[in-house]
Amino acid sequence: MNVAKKESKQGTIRALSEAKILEAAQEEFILQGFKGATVQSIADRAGLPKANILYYFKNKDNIYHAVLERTLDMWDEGIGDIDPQDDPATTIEKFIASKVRMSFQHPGASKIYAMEIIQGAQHLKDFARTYLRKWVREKAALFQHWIDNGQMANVDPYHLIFAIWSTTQHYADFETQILTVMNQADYEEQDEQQVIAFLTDFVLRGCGLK
Amino acid sequence: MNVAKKESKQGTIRALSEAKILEAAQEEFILQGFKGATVQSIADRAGLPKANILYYFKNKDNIYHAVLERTLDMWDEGIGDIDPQDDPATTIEKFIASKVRMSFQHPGASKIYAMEIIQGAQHLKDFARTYLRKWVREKAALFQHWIDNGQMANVDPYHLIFAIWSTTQHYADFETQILTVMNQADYEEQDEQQVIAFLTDFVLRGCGLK
DNA sequence: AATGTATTTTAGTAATTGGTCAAATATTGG
DNA sequence: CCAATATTTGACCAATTACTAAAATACATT
Repeated sequence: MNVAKKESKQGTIRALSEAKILEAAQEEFILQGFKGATVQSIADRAGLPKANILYYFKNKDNIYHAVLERTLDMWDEGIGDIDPQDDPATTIEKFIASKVRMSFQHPGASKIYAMEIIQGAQHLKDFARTYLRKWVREKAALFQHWIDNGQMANVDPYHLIFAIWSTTQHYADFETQILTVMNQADYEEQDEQQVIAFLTDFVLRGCGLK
Repeated sequence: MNVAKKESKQGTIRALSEAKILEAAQEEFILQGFKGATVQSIADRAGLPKANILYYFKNKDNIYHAVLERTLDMWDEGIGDIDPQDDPATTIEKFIASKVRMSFQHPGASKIYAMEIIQGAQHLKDFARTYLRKWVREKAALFQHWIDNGQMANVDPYHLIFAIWSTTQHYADFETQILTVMNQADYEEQDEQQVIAFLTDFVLRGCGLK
């Protein structure tokens, strides 16, 4: 009774409940969409009474915003910062590995993000207009520098970034389809490594780096 | 009064109304999700009274199924049949061009499809298990044949297909993000051609065909 | 024109659901 | 232990919404 729980300070119950709720909510939002996910269904999945959900998050909108925030945090972590010392090949390798890992470890975050964008980025307009646009511009400039330097093929940096994003995220977002087509129930340990190997190889060759 | 309308036979009004409804419904389903799209919102967008919508489609489920059906028809058309006479490069070129064209001409269909898959393919299970799986198996065998023949690099055919799907569909599904990042209001005529050029180049090189 | 069919439209109804309230119960700190 | 605070819970309500009923109107064919 004193071994299991660590931080017995204030806020532990809250933290645990909020985590359970957000996990359940994310799954419900993915499966049923924002409107389709009911507070009751989130409560059921979290194993808590409905009123309890509303106690921690004032309303459904707040739950969704919290889920989105988690998602953006992951996007941020998963992006893996670029080391200016690295050469093009190493940069791309790290970039792909980081993104693929994210897709396999946190497919839910990628799915929420994808749905948001498909539906018109209604809650991500700011994120895209500021953060994302800047990120891409910087990375594109880096690639362009390498191209001008003759260190890689003349590949449009913007479309290159889009290609890496789409191919890597695809394994999270289209998980269901991929598993069905490959006639598998779940991803295996080796799948993640195999995808990293394939994409790295494929993209590097596409950039004239192999 | 006799010039505008062509087929003045039975079913014209029905056909026109159904088309308007499906167009409106697709947009609403994309923007709001299945549960979030209300019959009223579909009616408003279609410019028809609500009860009229229910007159042509008995219920909301039927509307959605009809939208999905249209989507699968497009998937089918857009895939562009493969000519066994073609060599690997030509096959991939045609494949990419066909898919990109679809993404730019009918982004809505791609978005509906993507949302369905992300949400667990609840209405597309059969399509994926039968049609899609078979399609991929056949095409993968073809690529494998070329690989064994030394006509292209040893690239896993399944992942190659996934890569082509993801990169091409990305321009439809993530339209909003791409436009925001590129700081554009809409796709321009040239964008479609540029994407085809980029992806063809990129993928062919990735397959050791350039 | 007359008749049968297709379409339009208004006014409802039953079910679902987000959110509130206030009363129990548990937990914490002094 | 006690008081203050945090959490849990069931009952309830107002708003939304899918769907129906049925009457009015347009349309086509003879």
